[in-house]
Amino acid sequence: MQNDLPPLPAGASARERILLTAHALFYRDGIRATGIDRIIAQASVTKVTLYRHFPSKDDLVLAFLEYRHRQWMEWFAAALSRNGGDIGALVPTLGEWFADEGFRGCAFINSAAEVGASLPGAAAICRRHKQEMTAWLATLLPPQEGLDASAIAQAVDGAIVRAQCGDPDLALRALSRTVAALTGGQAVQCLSAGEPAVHRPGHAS
Amino acid sequence: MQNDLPPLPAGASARERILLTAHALFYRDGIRATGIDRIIAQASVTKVTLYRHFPSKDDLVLAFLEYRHRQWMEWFAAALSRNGGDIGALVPTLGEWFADEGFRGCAFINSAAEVGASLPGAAAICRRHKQEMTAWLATLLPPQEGLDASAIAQAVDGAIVRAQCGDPDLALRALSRTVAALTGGQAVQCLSAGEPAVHRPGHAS
DNA sequence: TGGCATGTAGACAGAACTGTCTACACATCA
DNA sequence: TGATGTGTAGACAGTTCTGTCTACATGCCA
Repeated sequence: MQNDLPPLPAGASARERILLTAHALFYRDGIRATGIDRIIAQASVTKVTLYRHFPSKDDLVLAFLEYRHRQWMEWFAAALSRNGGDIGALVPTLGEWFADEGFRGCAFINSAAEVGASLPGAAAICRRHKQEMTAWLATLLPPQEGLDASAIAQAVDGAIVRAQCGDPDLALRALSRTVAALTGGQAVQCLSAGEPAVHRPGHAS
Repeated sequence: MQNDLPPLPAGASARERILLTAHALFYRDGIRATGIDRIIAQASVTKVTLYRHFPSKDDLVLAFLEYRHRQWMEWFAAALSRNGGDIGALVPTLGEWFADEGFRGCAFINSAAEVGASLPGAAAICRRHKQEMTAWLATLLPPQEGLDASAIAQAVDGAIVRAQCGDPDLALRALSRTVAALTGGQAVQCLSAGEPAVHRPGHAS
């Protein structure tokens, strides 16, 4: 397991340091693979402090998912807007994410797979995240044309898992064709995976 | 963690009992959440026997993934054929799977999320599985029409994760619309989630 | 001044984990 | 007859895990 993490912001409170560190490690290495001891060492905090803020590891996991949800949605909305603000922005936006060296797939899909059965709260947050992501995609579509945000959002999830365990470029191209077919438009031009990403969801901001 | 598993076939060798039990527990509860001790207890085998067949847990994990791949592909091919053998068979086939009470998503996506980073062999098997699944879907499409098996396969992955952490029926309906858009056909009729499944990928056999 | 929240340091309990060890039993096959 | 493969039983080592414990320090605010 590697150890180099992005530096914590100076002046952050103990609680913030814990949450940021948990986010980085849970997302990168997985929840069960990350022990409390590693979190407190990376966050420069003692065990008592951690357990005073988060009474159990499960509580910390749920706080991590809530934090990740807010942070990812903010990044997603900003990146879509930066890329044009319509449905054509979707593929370039995901291209930025997939090209990030810290990309490890969707934190919610991963968490649902890892602890969804034993931590029902995690599965609930995952569902809510997917609903809100779908709702946000719906705002990109021209109104009253009966276009299908659910189908597009589901195709996005497919692209995320294929980018995670297959080839990100192939995933983007397939997504582009699917979005075109669902919206009746042309296949969206694909940015290559080397595009600079101004703001990345893999890191705290 | 519940304990009731489908019974092991009478007369199975120790190796088969280990592999079948590991498959059931790894898929249901996750890889890291399943200890060797629980596997040997469920398989009615001693620890020495397990470690003689599989020198480490990682070896057992890879054997589980190989076994799962063969078993799932066999089930998938048979179910598609039983449902008509063309692209219209896709949604009813997945509907059978999603309706199975043991459905817990795609074992390969889940494993890639859980141990893909620390066990490169697992990520490789996951990639191969997705390639073979895509190739099989290609055989359902009429030849020389430029239809897009990759995009359909990716949409299937999206439907699997949405069925896992969302609503299986919504996932099937969205997939149906996506397949229709990609193939230029009508949206495929959805079977409800209560259809009897003759042969299920969640169980050995 | 006193109470409280927040922080530090580090030992400890108790469980679960992977993997190794000795010692023995039985069937098959050369 | 003897080697080999496959199985059993259960103790054990060594690590890692979550979570608790005592004892102390500091800053803020009433």
